[in-house]
Amino acid sequence: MGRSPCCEKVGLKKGPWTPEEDQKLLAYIEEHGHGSWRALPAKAGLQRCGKSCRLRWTNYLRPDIKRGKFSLQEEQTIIQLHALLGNRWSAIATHLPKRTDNEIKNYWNTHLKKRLAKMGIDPVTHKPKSDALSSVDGQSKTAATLSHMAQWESARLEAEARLVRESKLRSSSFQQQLGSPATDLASTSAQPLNKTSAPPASSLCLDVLKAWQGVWSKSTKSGLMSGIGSGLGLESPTSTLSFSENAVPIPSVGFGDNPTATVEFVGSSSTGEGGLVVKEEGGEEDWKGFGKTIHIHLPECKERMENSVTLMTGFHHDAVFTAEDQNSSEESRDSDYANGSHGTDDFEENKNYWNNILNLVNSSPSDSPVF
DNA sequence: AATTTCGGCAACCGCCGGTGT
DNA sequence: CACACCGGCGGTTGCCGAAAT
Repeated sequence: MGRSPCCEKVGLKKGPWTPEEDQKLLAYIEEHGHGSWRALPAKAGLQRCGKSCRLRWTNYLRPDIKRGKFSLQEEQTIIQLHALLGNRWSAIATHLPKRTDNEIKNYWNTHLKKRLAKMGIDPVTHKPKSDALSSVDGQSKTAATLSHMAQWESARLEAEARLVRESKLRSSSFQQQLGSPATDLASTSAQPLNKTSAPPASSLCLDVLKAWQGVWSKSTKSGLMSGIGSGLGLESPTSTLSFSENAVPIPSVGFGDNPTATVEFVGSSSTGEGGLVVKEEGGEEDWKGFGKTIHIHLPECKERMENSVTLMTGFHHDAVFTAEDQNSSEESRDSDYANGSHGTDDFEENKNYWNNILNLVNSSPSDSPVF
């Protein structure tokens, strides 16, 4: 027996919202917070079901929503995260704090998916469609690479979710002390609008970041690099690997059986500046996190490594540099990959794949006949 | 100018997991 | 433990404006 639909009551309005309805909903939430969505419509004088009200609020009326065209960087983030996470729009949306999962989903379905398809890339697997006929070995290596990355990211997102929940609880109890309605930090939806002058999304990010920091501080017994607060529009603090100034190996995956190198982030927590340093070493690195061990194979070439780490973990990397650093790193990345002329088969395979994605997102829709 | 087709997006629907009773 | 309720998520639909015919 399934649940009865929330809107089965006759007389409840459906379809597009009118400005008057929007105003009623806004005014009510501004005054009282949303509380129980089911009870809200009656209290707010709306002939809508609670679910409809919640959707209208979270997808349209919320004050911290960024609307309009997606930037190239946002597109890049979406594509990369989709390659890792699949259709987990809410998880992807957590990395684009001012975008709703619905908006991202729509944008993917109407724009990005088509672009990838036109480029001959399967939007589901993010691999060239011709690869479907490639050797089993090559395919499995690529799949294993993505699988590793997905596992890593999934574990991290789960941890994030826990931290967000804890953060909410802390915030909630704090708000209660202030005599405010129950709060929902993630959406800010329960906070009266006149009390949300600070950008809630960034607050959330910083909150998670701080908690995240703690997790890593414990495991690395070191401080945290920063740069997060340097004004990046797309910062994904939760994706930051929180490497210390003392340099901690960065995990990467599956570049074959080449001699390995240790990638380190050298940064300053006070200035927010930092960079990647690759140390050539023999042997392999196992990176342990979330109870999982990720086996690391890294090619020997410093430049290649820096580029590949940037590519394979683009959104991680982006998050740890200042905007200026980021731009320069992207420029060098683009030029390097435009010239790309080295590497093993495995590396070439990965490089080509991500290079395709980068070319895609770096192509202006208006300029390119492809789009 | 009228009609048809297409693309974009807001909104709906059904399912699921968490929680309270 | 079973059930009901609630909120959240992802897939899908349907409306509307723009573009094409």
